[in-house]
Amino acid sequence: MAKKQDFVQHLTSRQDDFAQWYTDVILQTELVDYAPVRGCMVMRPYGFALWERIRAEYDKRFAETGHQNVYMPMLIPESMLLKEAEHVEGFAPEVAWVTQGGTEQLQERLAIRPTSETIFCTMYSKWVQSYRDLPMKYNQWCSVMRWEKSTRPFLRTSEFLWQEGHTIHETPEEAQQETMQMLEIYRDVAENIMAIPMLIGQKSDKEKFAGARATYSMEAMMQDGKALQAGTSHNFGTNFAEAYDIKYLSREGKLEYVYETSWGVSTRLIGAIIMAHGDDRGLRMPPRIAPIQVVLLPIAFHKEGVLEETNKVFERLKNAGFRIKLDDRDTVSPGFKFNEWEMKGVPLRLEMGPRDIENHQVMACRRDTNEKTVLTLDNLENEVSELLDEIQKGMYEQALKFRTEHIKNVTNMDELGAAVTNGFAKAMWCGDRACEDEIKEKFGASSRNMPFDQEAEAFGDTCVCCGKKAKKVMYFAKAY
RNA sequence: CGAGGUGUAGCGCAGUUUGGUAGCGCGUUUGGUUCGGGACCAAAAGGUCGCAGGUUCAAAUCCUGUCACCUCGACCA
Repeated sequence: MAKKQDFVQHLTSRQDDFAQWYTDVILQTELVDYAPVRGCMVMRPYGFALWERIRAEYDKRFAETGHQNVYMPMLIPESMLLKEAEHVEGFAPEVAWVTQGGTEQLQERLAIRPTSETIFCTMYSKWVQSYRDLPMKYNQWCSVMRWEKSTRPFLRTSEFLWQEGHTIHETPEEAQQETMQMLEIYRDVAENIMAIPMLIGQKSDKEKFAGARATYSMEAMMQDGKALQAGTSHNFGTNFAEAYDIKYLSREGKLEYVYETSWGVSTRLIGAIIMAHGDDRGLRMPPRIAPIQVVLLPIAFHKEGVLEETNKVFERLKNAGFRIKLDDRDTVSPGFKFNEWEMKGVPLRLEMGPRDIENHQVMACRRDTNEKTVLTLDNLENEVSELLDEIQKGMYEQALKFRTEHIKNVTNMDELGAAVTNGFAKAMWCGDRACEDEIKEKFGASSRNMPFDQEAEAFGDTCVCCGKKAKKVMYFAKAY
């Protein structure tokens, strides 16, 4: 390796050490940096821009489906947190507490929210009087804190950014419809914008949210074959309503409990994009979510006319609505820029040098396939648009192909153990917690979710673990 | 919380065994030549050696304590 190249570190290959590759990528592409407090991360401009893109896509859809944004306080009194027993038990081990204000010891300690069910419930019980007030469909974009024992940037951090939707309804049917609608919105954006195929389905009792009647998730496969729970949607029934006394006067003039849902996605989605699409040269951003879709490089721009012509192209594409970056730094060579923007995952690179200007064209290079093509200036906007669409489609198909090849239908424990070393196992399961525990104990794999169309997905009637009658089709995998 | 590892310039590291007053590569700054796949030459700046004690004429180096981070496990929507 030439000495002069050492100043940009090379990435660890995915095959050598996937975890190290991930760390190399997120630090070198300047998505994040480590914070002074253990388990916290600093989101740098490129990483935060990606989060803002994700947020914009979801926020738009939340609004379209009648949700309103609010902001709840970060501190929750201990007594308020304690009202729903299962919920407390689930979160108590990882709550951070404020015990002192200024120099005064507090009368009652305050939890830094690990999630906001308790405060939403408290406020809803105040705000709801009559069926005319329902439904209430609120969402907030905020950060939460969970004192995790081990952390990885984006995947599990002590503090992380997310949205949490909380809704209350008159009927169980409405609540269930809401729960499903939000899961579908999660899936839609994940698959069609982030190009990551998702498995959607219901969680087992063991894995469901603390305090929920039912939890549904979308699960993605990373390139090391592990699962990432990328979004969850919960139906609480009247569970929290009973604990927090959220009652209203119904159409029949009776006091009734509301039916409640909550649902969330977090900055963990960024981890999903990185680990679903990245390659040994760095990130690969799907065009629809990429903070920068096109990077434009003038080549040999000390030469007559290059900068001027490149600038014209830049203005044209910017005006056409592309998220485009003109890299006219004269301090680094073109080769350096190629590698840097590839590492950052920009889907399309355009180069413009004296030869291109002479021929009335630009050179285009796709990040996903590394293919180079010549685009004519006359039809530039359309050709760029078509290329970006192809990249988006190609990346989804590639991820889907990978996932398909790494899901195995298994009928015994040996097959299950083998399948989860590099992918998901799809198995028939009796529904007992004991079998989940045994699979976790033996292989380190947990149940992920149960597909909705059980009839179509079933492929046997004995449990993969205990051999008793199987009730469900369940995915098992090692998980982040 | 258990096992192991690491703290020396912005980043990556050497130096610690055998104590003698800190070095290499990259990056950064300045000037010049370059520019179609990680450019080259020259000069320069940059360090309380994680922190606190101790031993010694003398500590990055030896001793004691402490803090932080990393990896693996356990834990964990």
